[in-house]
Amino acid sequence: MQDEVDRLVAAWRRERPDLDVTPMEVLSRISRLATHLDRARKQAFGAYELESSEFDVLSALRRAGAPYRLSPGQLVQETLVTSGTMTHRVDRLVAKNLVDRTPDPDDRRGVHVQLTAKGRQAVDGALDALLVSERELLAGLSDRDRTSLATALRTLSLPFDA
Amino acid sequence: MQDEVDRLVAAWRRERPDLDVTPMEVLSRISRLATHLDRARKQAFGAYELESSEFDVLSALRRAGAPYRLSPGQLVQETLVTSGTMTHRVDRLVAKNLVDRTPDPDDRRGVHVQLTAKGRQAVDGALDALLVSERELLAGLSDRDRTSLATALRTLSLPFDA
DNA sequence: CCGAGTAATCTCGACATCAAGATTCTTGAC
DNA sequence: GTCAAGAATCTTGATGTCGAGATTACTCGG
Repeated sequence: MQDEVDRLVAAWRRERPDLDVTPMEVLSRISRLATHLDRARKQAFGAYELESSEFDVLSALRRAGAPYRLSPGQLVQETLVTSGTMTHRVDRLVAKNLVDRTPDPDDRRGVHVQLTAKGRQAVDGALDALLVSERELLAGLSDRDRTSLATALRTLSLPFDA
Repeated sequence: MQDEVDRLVAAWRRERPDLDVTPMEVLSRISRLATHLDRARKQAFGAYELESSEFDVLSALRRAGAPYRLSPGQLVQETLVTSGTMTHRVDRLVAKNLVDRTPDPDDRRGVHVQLTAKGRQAVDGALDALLVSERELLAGLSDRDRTSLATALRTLSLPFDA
């Protein structure tokens, strides 16, 4: 079976036979899959009245462990967005009563962002739904294929995460 | 070596030992990599005064082959965006003189979007730059690893492209 | 041919994000 | 102690995207 990237690569080979477009067989698939995954995530979170971007913030707090509290700067590092975007996301989450924003007592420039009980409930429920959806998406791969896929993707990721 | 997703998965296992979070080892890496790839692409196109979103449109036209002409609807299908977004993108490309927009003589609802000579030059140059960048990103993988990575990603893509 | 249904494109309003800079505070050298 | 440099957060303006709906045109059964 052919996917869209197979067609795309075949078209480039016809139009630009002078070029080696094999990198696209990996990288275009990653970009397109990410778009599809975003949509699937949005779908999975729908029942929880959560945007994907909001889940990213809540899940970073949840992963941090009790007391589920991080600074905006730490949240920025975890989520690959700018500080202005994070300010806005936290604003929304505060308005929805999913997090609290309190001054850092040790640094008057700083603030603490902390999950509320409602926020913790929301993120735990949404995570369940997300994993159900993700397992379906991976159903076509054997355990061994999934593992070696993860390994190859880690190799590609390392230069960015270093 | 650990990447960010290894740390993220380890944190979930500590906080939610009841859950099987292995799907994230694949899917979170795909999403994060896509963000990094977007930035790398933006970088690669910088010298050509092109946005990634503009390249997507130009490259769809280029791949179509002479006379490098598609309808907005066909462009929407190729690029995973909405029709409103495509209208806007074509507006910008027309303003930059990279494409022409002409009425479809056979269907008065329709239009043709076609590469200009300048647009064709831009897309061919940008494609070279993109492939240079993409080859670097894949340098850490052997040919065999790259091929099996592409195969696994195709398996994940097929349900979306069908 | 007429009209309902469908198709193609564009318009409009809302909104999330970014980039750059402003503000407030801390730190460390002197 | 003071001040310059840096850090943490927020503000602002511009922009790209989406979703819904408006507009115009084609199609095909009756």
